[in-house]
Amino acid sequence: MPRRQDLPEPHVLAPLERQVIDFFVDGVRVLGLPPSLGEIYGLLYISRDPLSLDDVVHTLNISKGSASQGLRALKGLGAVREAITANGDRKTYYEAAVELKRLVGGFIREQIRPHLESGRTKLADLARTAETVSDPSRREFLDDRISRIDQWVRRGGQILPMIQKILGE
Amino acid sequence: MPRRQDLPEPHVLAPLERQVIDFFVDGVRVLGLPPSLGEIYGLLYISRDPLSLDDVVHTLNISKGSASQGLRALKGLGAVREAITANGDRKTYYEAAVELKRLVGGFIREQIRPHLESGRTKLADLARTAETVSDPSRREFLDDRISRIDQWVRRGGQILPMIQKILGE
DNA sequence: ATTTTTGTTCAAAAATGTTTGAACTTTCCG
DNA sequence: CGGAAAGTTCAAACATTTTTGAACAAAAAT
Repeated sequence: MPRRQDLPEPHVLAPLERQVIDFFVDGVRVLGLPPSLGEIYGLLYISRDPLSLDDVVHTLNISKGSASQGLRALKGLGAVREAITANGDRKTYYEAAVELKRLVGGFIREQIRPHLESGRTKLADLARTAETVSDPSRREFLDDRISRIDQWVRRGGQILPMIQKILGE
Repeated sequence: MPRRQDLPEPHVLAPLERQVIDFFVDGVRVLGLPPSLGEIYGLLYISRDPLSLDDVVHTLNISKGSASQGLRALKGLGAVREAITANGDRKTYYEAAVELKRLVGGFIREQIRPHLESGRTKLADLARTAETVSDPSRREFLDDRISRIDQWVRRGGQILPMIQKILGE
C-alpha cells in the first residue's frame, strides 16, 4: 500500500515556493524570530496539503531537530496547527494558520505581553528605589522620568488590544 | 601616577541608574536593537545633564567605537539629540529624546517602513511568478495565498499611521 | 608645525543565537 | 515481548551579530 512517506521523491522546491519561503524568512527576521521558523511557516503557507515533520525535513533540507523545535514554536505562536489526520496514519500533519488576527494575536501574546509584564515589574522596583533618594531636586527629576516610562508602558498596554481589534476584523 | 595604561577609571553607577539602564537594555532587545543602544539611551535618559561621548565611554565602561556607533544609531532613530554646546567647549553633548511620539516615529521610519517597502517589492515579484503557473487549480490556490499576503502588507501600511497618531498625542 | 583633543572607521575578537545530529523516549504494531 | 516509526532533547558545531581597540582623520590648541 503506497503511502506518502514511501515516495522517495527528492522534492525540489519550485522557484515560486522558494520565493514565498524567502519572503517569510525575511518576515520573521523583522519579528526577531529564527529563520527556520520562517522557512517552515512559508513552506506550510504555500502547501495546499498539510505536511508531516518528515516532509518539512526533506523539503527544506533541515535537521529533524530544527523541524521539531520550529514546529513547536510555531504551534505556540498559533501560526501552525495540527491537521486532523483522517486515515490510520500515526504521523501528525501540520498546516499554516492564515488568519492575520490569529498570527498577530499569537505574536502579541507570546512575544510582547511577557515583556510588557516584566517591564511593569521592573518599573515598580524602580519606583521603589527612587523613593530612597533624598535630594529633593534629583528626586523630582527621577520622579518625572519614571512616571514618563510608566506612561509609555501604560500606552503600550492600551494599544495592543486596539491593534488586535483593527487587524482582527 | 601608577595607573594601568591610560585606561580611565570607570565611574561607578548608582543602583538606580543601573536599574534604569537595564530596563532599557531589555527594552531595546524586544525591538531587535543591540544592548549597547539600550545602555547608552538609558544612561542619557536618567542623566539630568547632557553627556559627551567620553562621559558615555567612562560611565558605561564600553569602547569608544561602541559609543560612537551607538550614538550615531540613536541619533538616526531620533532617540538622542545633540544638546546646544556651551561656548568654549568643543565636545558635543547628547541628551535623550523623551517624547514617545518621537521614539515611536523614529523606530517606525527606520526599522519598519523599509521592511514593509521591500516586502511590497518581493510581493510584486511573487505575483509575477505566479502568473506563469498554468494548472488552474494550483493557480487559484496561489492567487488566494498571495492576495492574502497582499492584504497583510496593506493592513500593516494602514496601521502604522494609526499607531503614531494614538501614541503621538 | 607639532601636539593634543575629539571623534570615526573597520578588521578581528568576543558574545550571542541558531542549527545540527546522535542518543533518547514514546507509541504503535505484529 | 521486540522492533520500527515518530518525535524530542540538548550539547556541541556553526553562523551571525556585536563589541573592541588600534589606526586614522579633522580640528583646535600650544
